[in-house]
Amino acid sequence: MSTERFLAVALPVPLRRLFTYKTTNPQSLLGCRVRVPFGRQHLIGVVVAEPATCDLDHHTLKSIEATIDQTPALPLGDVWTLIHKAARYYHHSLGEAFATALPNALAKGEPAQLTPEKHWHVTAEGRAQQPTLAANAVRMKRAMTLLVTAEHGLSDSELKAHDVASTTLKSLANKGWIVAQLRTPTATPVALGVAKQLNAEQQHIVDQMAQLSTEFAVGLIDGVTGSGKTEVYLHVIAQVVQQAQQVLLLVPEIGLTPQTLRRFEQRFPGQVAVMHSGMTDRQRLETWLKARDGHIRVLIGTRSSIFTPLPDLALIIIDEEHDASFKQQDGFRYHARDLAILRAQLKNIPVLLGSATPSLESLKHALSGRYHHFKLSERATGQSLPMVKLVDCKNQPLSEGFAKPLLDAMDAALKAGQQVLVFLNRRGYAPVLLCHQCGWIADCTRCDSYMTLHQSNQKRYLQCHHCGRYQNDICQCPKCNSNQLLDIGQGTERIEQFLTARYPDISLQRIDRDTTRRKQAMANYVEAAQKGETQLLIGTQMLAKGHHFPKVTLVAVLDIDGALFSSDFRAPERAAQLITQVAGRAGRAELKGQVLVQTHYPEHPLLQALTANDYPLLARQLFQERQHASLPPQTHMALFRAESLDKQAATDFLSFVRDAFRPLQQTLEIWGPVACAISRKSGRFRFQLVLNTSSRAELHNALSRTLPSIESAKVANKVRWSLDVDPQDLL
DNA sequence: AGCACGCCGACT
DNA sequence: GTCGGCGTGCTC
Repeated sequence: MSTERFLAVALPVPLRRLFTYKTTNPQSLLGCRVRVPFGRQHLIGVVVAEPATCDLDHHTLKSIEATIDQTPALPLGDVWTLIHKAARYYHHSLGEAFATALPNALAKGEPAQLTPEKHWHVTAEGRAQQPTLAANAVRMKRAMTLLVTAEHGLSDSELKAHDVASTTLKSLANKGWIVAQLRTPTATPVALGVAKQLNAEQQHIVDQMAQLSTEFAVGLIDGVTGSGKTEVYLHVIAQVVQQAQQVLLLVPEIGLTPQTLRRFEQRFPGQVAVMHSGMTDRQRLETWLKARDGHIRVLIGTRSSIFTPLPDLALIIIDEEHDASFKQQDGFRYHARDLAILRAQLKNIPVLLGSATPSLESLKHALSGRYHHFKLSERATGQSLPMVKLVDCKNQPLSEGFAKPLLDAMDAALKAGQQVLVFLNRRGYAPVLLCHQCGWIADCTRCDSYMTLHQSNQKRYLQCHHCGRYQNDICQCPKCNSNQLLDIGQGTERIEQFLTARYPDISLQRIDRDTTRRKQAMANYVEAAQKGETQLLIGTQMLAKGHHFPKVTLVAVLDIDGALFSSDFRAPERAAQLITQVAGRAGRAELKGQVLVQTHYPEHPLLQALTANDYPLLARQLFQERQHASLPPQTHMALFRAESLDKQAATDFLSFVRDAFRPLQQTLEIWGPVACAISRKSGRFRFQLVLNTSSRAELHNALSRTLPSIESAKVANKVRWSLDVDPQDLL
């Protein structure tokens, strides 16, 4: 008779507790996935503890239905600990943390083993018969050449990478010229491509990182745009790859251009893998397993890749570390950069952060000496940074949002055959449609916002940019039946129309979410621009990230004033980062660039600082302001959000939360509840409550002590609520 | 988060 | 007479 044991299982439910099940399996199941009955459903969870006793009634405990793993799918190493610590830090359900951290396929219960792959070899017959292939059998000829030259044969995926179709392989196999055997993928041998020469500043970083290679340390590369950060990464990674160890490189969501990826693949042939949102569950799982089993050395991925197990991990790099996409904005709200630092600590390895516009959070530690502060002050091409100039449009006549000096500069640049980039962070045609007769405004019935007018390619329609609600264009005011409707303000579509009319002979492309819906669209536009086929680019912030436009000499920033007076205290920081980043797009090759920023407030200190072209100085100013105002990174925040169809329910819940924290008011500032900037979205009223404190420990104590009562409160069931530790967006 | 139970309104 | 609306409560 086998003895019963207890298992503490983390389940993918938003409940901040574990569930205990019975099993008669004598083996340790710690770290293994199990299928369990849960209420009326069946869930897959992870065994996180094997308690010796259980204070619940043993007879009411249910038994597990099945064990999915014989050994832990996720090794009980640094990532295992990371997930536990992260769930605790963000005060989130451990089971949901696991569900977010693991590849979808594993969360669903797929086996955690690499599937053997077909590995093809040329037979003796194939070798002999190869020359007899007809001249027009191009595909077969190419496949045979590849296979004959490959010493150890080639796998399905390798052949696919060379564009050999599986049908071609099948016909060759039918002839008996090639045979396949099943083989589990293995590690590729260490190989390094040719390296570029570094300048002194770059070399210094590489040398320093070499010295830090066996201990926990954080380095921040504070390097102007175009200063060759990527080349530094390649050298630092090479040091690790040479030792046959692994590197994790985190990049922003749309940050990895095909050119950059090619550079990595050429430098580390066969040792690089990428993880991004465009992959299928299957592809993701395969890559994850190859990383876990040590078959790849360089993993490049977005936010969630921070949870990929890498047994020989020796370095983590976060590119564009200030980028907002590193913070997950729903569910398990972790910050990949912060978790990278935690993971490096657990593994006792260095982390390298890089950005032209570091976050104030990272800068704080660099200035205090906790991080190694590296600077790259020269552009790799030796070329000077573009000048940032302000165009005062106060009291100036504007043509579709453009002041005359701005248009003059554009005329000149375009006439000289140079490229121009116009930046406006507002898509659509016009943000407001109103009735000239009675003042009625087209607003969204479900949100607290206006409908945006769109009118690209003959279609005119209204759309809410918050909930996506679509409405056919109207030509009469629904209130007074007047047909005098005015479209107020400019969006990218309107700018496009205006500039097309103004420069009929100039090739022009608008780049925003609406023109890049199709796959590859962005890549095509970028390529056309880089070839010089497009002379004038109009776009939203998606244009600001990562892409190089060497022939752009003029960047026009149309509307920055909104960011100067936003209610989110981080808006100025983001605006400064954005302008610095767009500015970096200009004049990267032989031509010097300039950036013109149009504003009604040219005397604003932030804009003045931007013209000095000194982001570090600007960041220090912003940092001091935050210190005086007792805001992050000086302080630490947690944010409760509540959403409900019933306004009262949302405020009631947050009032309950406020009261729960009241006894701790000595150490904790409590702000709210207040309505969010968009106070109603998709029909739901939205409110928030902020906790702000100088002591991170106090904040976590307060949350740990208070959350159980909040979670079990009756008012909590009536609303959709969430907790965001270290929130990025306050409204 | 699911998923069921439960009690009130407009339909074949 | 039922189908179905979403309020309430529970999940080892």
